[in-house]
Amino acid sequence: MRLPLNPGESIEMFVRMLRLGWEPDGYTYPFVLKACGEIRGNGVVGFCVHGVVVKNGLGDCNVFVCNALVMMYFKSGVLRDARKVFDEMCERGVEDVVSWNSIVAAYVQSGDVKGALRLFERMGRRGEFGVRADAVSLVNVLPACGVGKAWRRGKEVHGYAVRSGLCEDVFVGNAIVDMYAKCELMDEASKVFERMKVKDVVSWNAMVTGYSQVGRFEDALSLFKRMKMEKIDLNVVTWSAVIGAYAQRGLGYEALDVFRQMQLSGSEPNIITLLSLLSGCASVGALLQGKETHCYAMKEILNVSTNDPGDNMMVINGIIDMYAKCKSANIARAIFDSIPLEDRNVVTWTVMIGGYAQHGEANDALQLFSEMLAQNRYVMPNAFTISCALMACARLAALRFGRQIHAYVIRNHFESSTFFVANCLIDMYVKSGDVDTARVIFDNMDNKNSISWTSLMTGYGMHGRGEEAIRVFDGMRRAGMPIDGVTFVVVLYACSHSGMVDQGMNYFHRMERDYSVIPGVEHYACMVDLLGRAGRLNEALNFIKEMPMDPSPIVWVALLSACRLHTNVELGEFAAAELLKLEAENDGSYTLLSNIYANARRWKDVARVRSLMKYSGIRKRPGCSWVQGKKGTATFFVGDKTHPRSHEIYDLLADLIHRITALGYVPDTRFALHDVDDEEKGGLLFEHSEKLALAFGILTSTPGMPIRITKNLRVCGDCHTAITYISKVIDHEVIIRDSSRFHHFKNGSCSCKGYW
DNA sequence: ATAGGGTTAG
Repeated sequence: MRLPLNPGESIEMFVRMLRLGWEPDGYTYPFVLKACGEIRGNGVVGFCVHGVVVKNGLGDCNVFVCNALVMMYFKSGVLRDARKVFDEMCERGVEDVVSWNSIVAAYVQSGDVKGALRLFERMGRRGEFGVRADAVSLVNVLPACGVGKAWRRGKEVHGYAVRSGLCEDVFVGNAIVDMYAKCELMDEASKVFERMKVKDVVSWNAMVTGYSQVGRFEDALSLFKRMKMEKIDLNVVTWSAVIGAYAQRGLGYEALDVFRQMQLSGSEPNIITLLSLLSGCASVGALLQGKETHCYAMKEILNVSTNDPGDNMMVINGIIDMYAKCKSANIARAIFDSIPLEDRNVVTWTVMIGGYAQHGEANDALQLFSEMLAQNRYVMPNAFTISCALMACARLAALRFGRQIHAYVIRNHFESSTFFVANCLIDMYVKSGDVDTARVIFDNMDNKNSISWTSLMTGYGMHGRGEEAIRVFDGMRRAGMPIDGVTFVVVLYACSHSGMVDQGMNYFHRMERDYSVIPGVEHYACMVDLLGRAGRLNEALNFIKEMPMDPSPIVWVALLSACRLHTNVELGEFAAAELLKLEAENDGSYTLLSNIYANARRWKDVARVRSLMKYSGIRKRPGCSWVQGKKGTATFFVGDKTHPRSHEIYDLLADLIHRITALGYVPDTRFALHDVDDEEKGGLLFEHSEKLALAFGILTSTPGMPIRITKNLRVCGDCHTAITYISKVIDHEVIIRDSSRFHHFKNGSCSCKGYW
């Protein structure tokens, strides 16, 4: 009799057999149990068959039947019952290598790596009873060593494979290579790989992906080249891995080029290829190629109805992420909105929130995050989501919201899950003007990485607490943290904003000598800024002349703003001209130049810059300041009268100006003319956005509490003077974050001490 | 029986 292939029919026939009174034997049961395992999740039928087996007394003596039972329970996801049957066999000492392999595979696949390894060890001790691991055992257990990074056990298995000669088997060899690769022991993996007499495409792929995952991209790519030279049949895994390697390095165009080669070779891309490709496009902002991939993906998704819905969602998430990273948040949002609420998973929400947070739509990010919390039926935020939301808070200096998220983090025990959340919290508190709380979080972290240290150091730098920044740097070195180019940007920035010129110079000279970090253009820009802020403009210029590379726009901007601070018209004109040559001028550099002229009272030149801007179609970004109130954020532009409490605000401001004038404040009219596109409004000094925000802050906050204001541009010079005076007559510390740094105004002085 | 994938920080 030939059994039907369809598992359903198989079971049906078995039932008919029982009804007709036939007694199944030791050959029948394995067939029907296999069928039960194949019908996923149908443990019930399998359980009934188990009952029949027990009734007929076969469960005690027939190893084939028992093995089939173990397999059936394992495939039906009932690990506990599989283990029970297996243990009964062991007690009677009837189990064979297939029984062991089945139970180990069951543990590996259910994710219990440690349990699997324990079982495998016990299997080794059964050797004297004639149970010897075969190729299948090794291929079962090796991935468990890889996943659990249990490389000692992996080495033992490798040794056994060599002694038993099983390593000649290409499957075993591949599994060993992959085990070492997963344990990040690529040199071991390479040794095994090179010694393999028979290699297949899987062996090569395991090596390529291994190198790629430990960041050895050059090695991954040279293997890929060797594959092509040795005419190995590249499959979709190879191509996807190479595309992924390029994408991970941020080389999206190279990834796209490999994709083109793949298409020429006739290999059909699959879902993983698409995901790798999308992340490549996202990393370089290649919108056009991203759209192409989007079209291709839609075709795939529509054609293949058998796709796993989870896989499809991954592709859609990749597409949303790609659009968001290619600065097309609107398209991303349209796709996001088209996904039914119940289908969106946590990544769908996170890529959209993160997309907004990274591209200047931080308000939308927080709005969406709130919506996500409000629908708590389908998904909850994870550490990724929280990090993205905190990034948005940091951009907006949204301290209130940030604190709420901090509370959420504590309630839901996110703080210990990864570095990311805690590091983002540090950054959020720093950028919202509360370094001291950032410090508390830092101190409470069980593990810190270099980003934790640099984030805190950036914080002290931004707040003009240079000495403390340097102490953090010293601590970072003592903790053995890697010191890289970014670390030094932060160190130099901190020196520059605290006027620590000599120390900054010293660090600059030591970075290559003592830390082998070669100064890049960004470090030269920091030095120009450091010297410039301190008024040593000629030294700054010499620094630029002696740079080993061409100065980039940031270098000239640093010089230009130093010229504004110290009113050096000639050098300022020079810097502006250099920016113009690089075609890197923007509204900021025009404003700086116009301010330089205004400082020197050269009004004609001010007018000239203004008409130049009009001519080239560059408009000054309107200055804008905001304060967080209990009822949300209040935003002010110059001369803004749209706020419902506008009258009170202007009255209070007039009163304050009156009072500080008595203390010696003289309005600095040079700044009145700076707002190039607000000339018709008269540019009345006391209508500047930061002053309006301050007045609103005073009106709405409890006496004694600090008032925190954020401005999109640099704070205006007259406002800086006025607020310094105002801090004498009010009962609040005033903390302003502008585009350059923090200013803490208290009792008639500002923490920036002129370095801004 | 072995290989590949999407979201986060300075």
